[in-house]
Amino acid sequence: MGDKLREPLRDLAECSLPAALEAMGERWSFLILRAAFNGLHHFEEYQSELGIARNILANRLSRLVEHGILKRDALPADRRKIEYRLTEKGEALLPTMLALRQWGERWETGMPSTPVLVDNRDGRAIRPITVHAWDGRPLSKNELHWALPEDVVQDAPADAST
Amino acid sequence: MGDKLREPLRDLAECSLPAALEAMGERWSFLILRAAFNGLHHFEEYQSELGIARNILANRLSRLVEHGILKRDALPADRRKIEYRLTEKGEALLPTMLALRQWGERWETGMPSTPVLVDNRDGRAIRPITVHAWDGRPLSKNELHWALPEDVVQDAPADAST
DNA sequence: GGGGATAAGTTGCAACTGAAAACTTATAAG
DNA sequence: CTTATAAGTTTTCAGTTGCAACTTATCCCC
Repeated sequence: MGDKLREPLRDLAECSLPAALEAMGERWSFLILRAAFNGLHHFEEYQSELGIARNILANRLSRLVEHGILKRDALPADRRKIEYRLTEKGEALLPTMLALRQWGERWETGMPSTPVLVDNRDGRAIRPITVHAWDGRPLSKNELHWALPEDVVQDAPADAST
Repeated sequence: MGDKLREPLRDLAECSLPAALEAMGERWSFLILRAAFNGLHHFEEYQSELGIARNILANRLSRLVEHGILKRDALPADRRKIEYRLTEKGEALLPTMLALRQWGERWETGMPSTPVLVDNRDGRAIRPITVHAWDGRPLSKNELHWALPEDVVQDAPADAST
């Protein structure tokens, strides 16, 4: 385990993971997100579906709104109702949520969860989320290593023959 | 209480996401995992790198061990030292961790984090984690929908004549 | 082999966060 | 005008987090 691997560690603080967790790291955040992906839009819907305490739900929803993951709109048709919808930023969490859920299916529950996300075109379930190379090849763990940004080959039509 | 079946929503409880969050949903879990992916193996390394309180770290490590995400081994060479290493189950969280980190880069920090995960073969950074169809096509949000398991077309050599 | 350093924890206690249930406020529906 | 609904707040209490100091076992050196 050369120092090659250890060098990057001093830079761990510059990782975006803490920033992501700042927004999504709380207990109910991902469950609320999943519910939003599944078409829930209102306070009472989340509350009864998730069984979350009302004060916590109110707090989490406003937090997600603050972080721009949900947007909050009062409905003109019924001014009691508030609609919470995913923003583009929130929808961008789909791969993360799916990866986590698929991991749970494979390693925790052992069974597929419902509902299933499927391709409109052929009606088949999506693939497991995996890591892909620049050129689209799927990559397994032993085809990968960590590198400092300055050592990363930049995107360009490859002409180096090494 | 629920009465009419409301499409997939009634089945939200059968989702594996809560199970996954049971194992990984706590505040420091993903940061410890990231550190493990980056080559940290010992209590004091995690402690000084992450700045986490010692009692919390001890608690999280044993929790991750209980869940089979890390394994705990005493080193014969120096019997003071305990080595924490990712199990196969733990390594399977790589796509999730990357997806979350990439989301943070794109939507929170706006900058790439270090270290970068690169392909051994060409030295280039990996692609953003995305959703892929059964046949490998990348899928965007509007090419997808949720379905109940019984409505999902099963894997089989496609003879789809459209 | 005694003294100090190192590794991996534990313990005690204050501050903070989470949760259940009841209460509030605004709007709508009959 | 009364009652129901929606989206919160408030109150209260339990549980969690975090710092600092303490413990135990092991290693390293002279």
